[in-house]
Amino acid sequence: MHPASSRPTTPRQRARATTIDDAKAIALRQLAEGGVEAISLKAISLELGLTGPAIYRYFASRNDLLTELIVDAYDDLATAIGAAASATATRSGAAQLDALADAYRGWALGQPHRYRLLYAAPVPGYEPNAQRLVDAANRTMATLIDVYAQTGISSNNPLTKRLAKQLRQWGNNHQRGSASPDILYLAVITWTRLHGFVSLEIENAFTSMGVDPDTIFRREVDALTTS
Amino acid sequence: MHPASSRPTTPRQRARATTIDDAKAIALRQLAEGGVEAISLKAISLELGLTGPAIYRYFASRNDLLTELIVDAYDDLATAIGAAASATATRSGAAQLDALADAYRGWALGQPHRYRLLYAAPVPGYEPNAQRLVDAANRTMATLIDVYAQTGISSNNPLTKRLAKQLRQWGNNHQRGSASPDILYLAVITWTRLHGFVSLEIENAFTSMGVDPDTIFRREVDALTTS
DNA sequence: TGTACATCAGTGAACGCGCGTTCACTGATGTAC
DNA sequence: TGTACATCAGTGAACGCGCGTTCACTGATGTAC
Repeated sequence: MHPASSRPTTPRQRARATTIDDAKAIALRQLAEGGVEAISLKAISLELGLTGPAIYRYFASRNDLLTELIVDAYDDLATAIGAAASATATRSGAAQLDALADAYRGWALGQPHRYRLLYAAPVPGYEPNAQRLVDAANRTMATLIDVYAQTGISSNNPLTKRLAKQLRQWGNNHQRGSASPDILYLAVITWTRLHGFVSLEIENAFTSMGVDPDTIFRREVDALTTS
Repeated sequence: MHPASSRPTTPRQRARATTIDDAKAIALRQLAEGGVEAISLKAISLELGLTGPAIYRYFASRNDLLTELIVDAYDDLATAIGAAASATATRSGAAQLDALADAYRGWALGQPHRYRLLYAAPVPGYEPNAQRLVDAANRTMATLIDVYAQTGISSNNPLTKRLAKQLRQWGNNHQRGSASPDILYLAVITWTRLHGFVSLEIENAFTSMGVDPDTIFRREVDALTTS
C-alpha cells in the first residue's frame, strides 16, 4: 500500500515519502471520479497545499505518475491473489483456484478504476518507462503461475509441440522454467477468461442483463478445472 | 458504413449527410491516432474547412458525437458477425461458431480503436443517450444469440432453475424468447471469453509473451463446443 | 561542537496550448401559395 | 412562374477554462570536516 514509504531513514526522506503517498492517493481519487484524463499534476499539487510547480519535485512528468500508479496496481493485484493462495494452501487444488479467482475478481470489483488502469489503452507518447510496466505485469503473471503450479491441477488437453515450446520459453522468461507447459497454458487461459468476465462485470454488463454474475462466474471457474 | 446517408432526398439533405459522414471519419482517425480524448469537435470542424462553431449544426455536443461513434461500432460489429454466420449457414454448428468467433476477433484486430470504444469506461457526465447505447449493445448481443441458435449447438452442462429463469427473462427482453436457456448461457460465456481474449490481444499481450495467439484462440473456441 | 558548503523543497511569474460552447449575425437554399 | 417567407449552414468574435511545463529564485534542512 505504501511502497514509497517502505524505507524511510531521515526525516526529510520520510516527509518526502509521505508527500508522494498523499499525491498518489489524490491521483487515485481523481481516477475514480473522472477517469484517467481527470488526473492532473497541477490539481494534485494545489490540493496538497502547494503551488502548481512544486509537484515536479516528486514526479518528473504526468506520465511518470501514471506509470507509478499502474505499477502499484499490478503489484497490489499480485499481492492479493498471492495472499488468497497462501490462505488456502492446504486445501484442494480446485479450492485454491476458487480462492485465486475470487481474489482476482474481488480486487477488480473493489476498485474498478484501478483495474481499468491496468488494461487501459496505451496513452499516445508513452514509451518511456514501458519496461517498468512490462516488468510489473510479468510479476503479476508470475504470481498467477506460481499459484497454479501449487494447486497441482493439470490439463488433460494435449498441447502441440510448437505451443508447448513457446510456453516453455515464456516460462523461462519469467524465471518459471520449472512450470510445465500444461500449467502455463492453464494460467494463460485462466487469465483471459478472468479478464473477460471481470472487465465486463465492472462495466455492469451482467446487472443490465438481469443475470446473477456470481453463479456464472462460479461455473466458469469450475469449467477451468474440468476441461 | 454510411448510416447517415442512407435516405438522402433533397440536395441539402445529401450534403448534410455527407458532412456528417466526413466528420465521423475524421473523428475515427483522431480516435485511432490519439485515443478518445483526442476527439475534438473544433478540430474536426476546422479540418472540414469550416469554422469552429459550424460543427454544432451537425452534433449537439461532443458526447453526442461519441454516442454516434459507439452506436455505429456496435452495429458494424453485429453486421460483421451476422455476415459470417450467413456465409457458413449450410455448414456444421462448430464451423459456424468458428466463423462467428473469427469474425468477432477479426473485426476487433482490424480496428482496435473502435473495439476499445465499445468497452471503454463510461465518460463521467455521460448519462444522456445511455438508452441508445444499451439498445445498440443489445442488438449486437441479439445477433450473437441468433447465430448460436442457428448452429444447433447445445450445452451438456445443466443449469440451475434460477439461472435458467434469469436467462429466459433476458432472452425475452431481446425478443429472443424462443432461444433456450442453454443457448443463451452459451452465448453469454462465448461473449465473455471472446472479449477476454480479444481485448488482451489488441493490447499485444500475447506477442509480448512470445506465444502464437492463433493457436490458443482456436483451442479456446473449440473448448466452447466441447464443454 | 561549530562552521562552510551542498542539497533539496517550494515559490511565483510566465509560456503557449486547445478545448467546448454561446451568441448575434449573414446569406444561401428550400417551400407555400 | 413568380413572389414572400421560413429554414438552414456557416461566420466571427468572444467566454472561461485548466492544463503541463520551464525558469530563476529563496530559504530551510542535511553533511563534511
